[in-house]
Amino acid sequence: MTVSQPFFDRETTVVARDLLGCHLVHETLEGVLIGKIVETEAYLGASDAASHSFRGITNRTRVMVEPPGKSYIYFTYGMHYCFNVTTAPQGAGGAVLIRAVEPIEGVELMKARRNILDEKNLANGPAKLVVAMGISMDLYGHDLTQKPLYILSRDHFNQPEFEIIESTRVGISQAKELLLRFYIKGNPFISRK
DNA sequence: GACCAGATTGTCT
DNA sequence: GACAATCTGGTCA
Repeated sequence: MTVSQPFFDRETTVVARDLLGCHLVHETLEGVLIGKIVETEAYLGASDAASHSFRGITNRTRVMVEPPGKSYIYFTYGMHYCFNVTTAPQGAGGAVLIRAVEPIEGVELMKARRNILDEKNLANGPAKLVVAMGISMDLYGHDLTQKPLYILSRDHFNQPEFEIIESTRVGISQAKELLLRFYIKGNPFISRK
């Protein structure tokens, strides 16, 4: 079943943890793409120097102060897009960066989009997952409880129990000591150990 | 495996 | 005008 709005209307770190094991679904014209979320990072907002909303809301970050559960997509390093889910409390500027997914359905389509064959390398990084899942800027601000891009709750598929590892975030220069990165222990599809 | 440089452009100062 | 929540492909081991 799809995740509903109250799921996102909680503290950012809680949402980041609970997203692990959930399934990201994108219904495209070419077919349905599903990836299991195996790695996330929490960006807290005004209290977190590494968050894009730390220095106030701009045209780029405006979706972060709308009601939670929207997609926040940004462009970086001149060539990469990253995909986030906004969280509560509303107005705080919190978001969860989806760092890696495990390809579940539409794997052949993902291989074609990424132009590689190695499944473990299809979506094990924020910019890779955006390409593999066919996400683009037209989905900026999209409500993630609605088609064509939405999230299925953890118990939608039968899956084994897993342990959550906390770690430091990747690729940032501010507040880098905080343990706000979460991933599924032992999963081969995370971006790095 | 680890480490490093280059790509390339939107966004903010 | 500086920098960035990254990836890829190179080198060296």
